[in-house]
Amino acid sequence: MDSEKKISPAVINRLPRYYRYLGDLLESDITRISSKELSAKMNITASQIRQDLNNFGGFGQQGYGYNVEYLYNEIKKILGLDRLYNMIVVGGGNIGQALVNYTNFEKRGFVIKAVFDINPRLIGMTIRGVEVYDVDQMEAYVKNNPVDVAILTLPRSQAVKVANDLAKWGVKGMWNFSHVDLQVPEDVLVENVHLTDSLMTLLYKINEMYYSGEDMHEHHLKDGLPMKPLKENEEE
Amino acid sequence: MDSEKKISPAVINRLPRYYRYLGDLLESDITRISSKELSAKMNITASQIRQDLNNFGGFGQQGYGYNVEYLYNEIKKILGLDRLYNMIVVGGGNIGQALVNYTNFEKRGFVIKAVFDINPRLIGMTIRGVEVYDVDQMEAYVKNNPVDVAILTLPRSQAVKVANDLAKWGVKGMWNFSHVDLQVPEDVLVENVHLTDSLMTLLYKINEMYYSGEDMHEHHLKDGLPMKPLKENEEE
DNA sequence: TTATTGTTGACAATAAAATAACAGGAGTGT
DNA sequence: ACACTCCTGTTATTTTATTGTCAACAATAA
Repeated sequence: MDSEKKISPAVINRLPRYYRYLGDLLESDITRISSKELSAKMNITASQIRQDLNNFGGFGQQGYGYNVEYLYNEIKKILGLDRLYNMIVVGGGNIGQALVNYTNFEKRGFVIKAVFDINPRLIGMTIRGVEVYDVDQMEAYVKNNPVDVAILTLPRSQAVKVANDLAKWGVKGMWNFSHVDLQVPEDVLVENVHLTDSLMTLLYKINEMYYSGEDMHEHHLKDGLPMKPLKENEEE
Repeated sequence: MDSEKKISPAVINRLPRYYRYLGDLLESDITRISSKELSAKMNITASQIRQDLNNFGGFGQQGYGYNVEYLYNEIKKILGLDRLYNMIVVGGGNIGQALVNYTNFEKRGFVIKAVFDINPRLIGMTIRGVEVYDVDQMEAYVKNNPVDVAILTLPRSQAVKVANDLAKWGVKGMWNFSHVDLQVPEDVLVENVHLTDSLMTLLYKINEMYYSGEDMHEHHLKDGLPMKPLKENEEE
């Protein structure tokens, strides 16, 4: 593929969205689309769409637009979705299990091969056919099986150490759901999913829009709900 | 609170992260911190930290730095975390259940009051004490109970309609896990969590770092794993 | 006291991202 | 085949975000 100039993160973050919309168009048997039409659908300026795509090559044709199927497949290649990825889940709690049960990952080529946990009640079980192993076995597993991505869904007290171990044993990507910022070698790639952070930004916006002028104390009284003091525990 | 100049989205997205770090400092009984020290911990420039915080007021003191507890509480107020939020989950599948089971939400004041689904096997059950109702009852519920946020974890075929209904019935915020971009009135706030998109950007980066020059076909052969054609089904 | 160091808040400079403008090739209709 | 429209790829402009700098002031030490 091409490996010339550096692509900006903003562009990379938009790629999956293009991919999703093009997939939708493909399902609707739409064979061609112009940046202007796509712009209307996606709420992005046509200019940005063209500029984004041109980072990776000229996929369109003047006077015609973009061929949907061709562009879809090109973006698939750019994202690296034309191969299989082997993944493991570390932490078999709520979120870990939910991800294992999410069948669409497999359809896209993201295969969860194993789950690791410390809980004796989980170890030995299978979740949708995927076995749960003791974390003690993780080193052996990772060293003997290809693991592209480790999905970290464990308490933050353990996340940092586990991430470092996995990095040491050769795992290249970490999809991190634990509530902490990982410190890993620079050749290891981390993508954070901080669900609570995401919810908090939503709450900020709700407050800004609906309660910004208002006295907060009044608002409490209105709801009749006193705020309980928070004592933070270990969190997943 | 203050409602003068518009705060940039980039700043708002960083706020929860400041809040998290300050919470950590508080737990470590650190009472004061300078932007420089925080900069080192968070990998953000000290300049940006000061500028971010000064969007909301001067919380620091020259020659001293910031009082951790004071700043923590100020950010809490800014984010609107000093009150309770009533939430419902729409879609009782994997992710919906995982979120209900995530006990830390409640500790922070985010209370999930009800789950709605269409699956008869789920309806009537309780998940960690939270009842699962038929979606038919959702309108009545929303109209008679305060709902700040609806958590949407349903297939995308249904998500758009449900979101519109909820907006019509007065729900102000949508935390959207379904694989689609919602079209809602502009006074309704949506925060998207597209997990698959997040994973795809990680895969892009892995490919860029490790396989960018390489011929992809070769790579397939190396793994011995042919790519199966994907036929997209309904996804949650 | 008085000097010295540390640190903010404000603002200036730089960098990054988004949008707009446009030249020119490709399609379309006559 | 010719004119005309559509639409890309690319360059220019504007907007937004980040970083660097410094005066003013607080804390601390002499």
